[in-house]
Amino acid sequence: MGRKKLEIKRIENKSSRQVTFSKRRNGLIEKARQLSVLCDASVALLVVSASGKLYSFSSGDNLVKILDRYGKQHFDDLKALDLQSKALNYGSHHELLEVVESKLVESNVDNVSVDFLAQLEDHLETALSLTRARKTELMLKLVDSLKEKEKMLKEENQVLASQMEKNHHVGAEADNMEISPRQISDINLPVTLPLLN
Amino acid sequence: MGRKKLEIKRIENKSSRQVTFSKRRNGLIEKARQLSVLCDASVALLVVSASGKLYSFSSGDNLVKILDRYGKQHFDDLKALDLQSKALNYGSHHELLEVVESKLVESNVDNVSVDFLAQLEDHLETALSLTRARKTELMLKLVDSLKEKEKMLKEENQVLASQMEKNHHVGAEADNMEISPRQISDINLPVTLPLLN
DNA sequence: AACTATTTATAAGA
DNA sequence: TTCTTATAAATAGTT
Repeated sequence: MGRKKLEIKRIENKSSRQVTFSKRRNGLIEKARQLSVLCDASVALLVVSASGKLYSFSSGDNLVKILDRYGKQHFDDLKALDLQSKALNYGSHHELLEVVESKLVESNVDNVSVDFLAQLEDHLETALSLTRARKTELMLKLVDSLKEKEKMLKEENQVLASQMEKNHHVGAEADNMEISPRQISDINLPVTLPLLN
Repeated sequence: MGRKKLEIKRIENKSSRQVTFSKRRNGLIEKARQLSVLCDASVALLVVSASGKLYSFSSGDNLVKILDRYGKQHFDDLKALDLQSKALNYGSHHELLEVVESKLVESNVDNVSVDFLAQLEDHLETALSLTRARKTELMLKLVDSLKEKEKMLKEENQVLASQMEKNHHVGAEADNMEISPRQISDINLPVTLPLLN
């Protein structure tokens, strides 16, 4: 929708690619917002520019209540994957954050708004730690299930070892093993936990 | 962009809300696709209809695969797990955050400071995402090491089982086992990995 | 699902 | 970046 029809393929000219990115990103986010408002839907949108900058939109209520709560961890995984694949360094974002904070201090705009900022920051940090805790919890469960499995395998080894011991002492008499390795191995697989690969 | 200008607020008529949802959702997804192609960006989009149906787009193969898999297969499991574990705490804090945000909007103290707040929020969220992603990365390594251990134990079992087989066939003659269970078991413990929490 | 009158988004240019 | 404007696209209401 412009002066000329644009083919949908990578824009080679870097500068116009950037301009187009900026325009269309804004447009996309606005559209996402509109959809969520008009149709009472939950929308989450993540955009990572080629240079690694992250832009996002998420409709306030439902998505936060559903996807944010139950599924956002996967988003984090996705982002991790994506960031990795783009060879992005964590440093730049951290610097960015620091810059914003320092600007914040120097701009003595209004005591109220500064207090507000401090408050907001606190709340965000709370949300952050809660989210981390939640994630940790889930992953701990996964780890537990793996450890459980490990334990069972070790026990199985014990049984096998003592069985061998027995065989060794008694000779070829032992023909009555109560359990076979295969039978034990696949008990207790985690079923409700997510697969992590 | 239609016969009449449409105010951006919830469409009350259910049927036209549904139609609009369908149309705009498709449009949004197409726009997301275009942005990712034109500008070489990574885009992930999730839309949940009021009735709970999930629609998604994501630019990377990884994203699509994982998102779809998780979103459709394990969504309910995760939901159940999470609901059981931590709905209460998280909810209250999250509400708090939302309250702060809404207050933020209504207090038109100063455009500059509000913009600033929005910016800060973005940056904090980015920092949050990156932190979570990093944590995920580390925990994935832990899980990998556990899986590795599991694999070794299973191999050990194989060896033991075949050894027994051998003993059984040859009788009390076998006294030359090449490996003992204990020796294998404790190889490959994770040493450099972080403790959780 | 299709059809269009309109509105919106945006490509190119400044 | 930001604005302007010609034009392409999206879509609201209708069939």
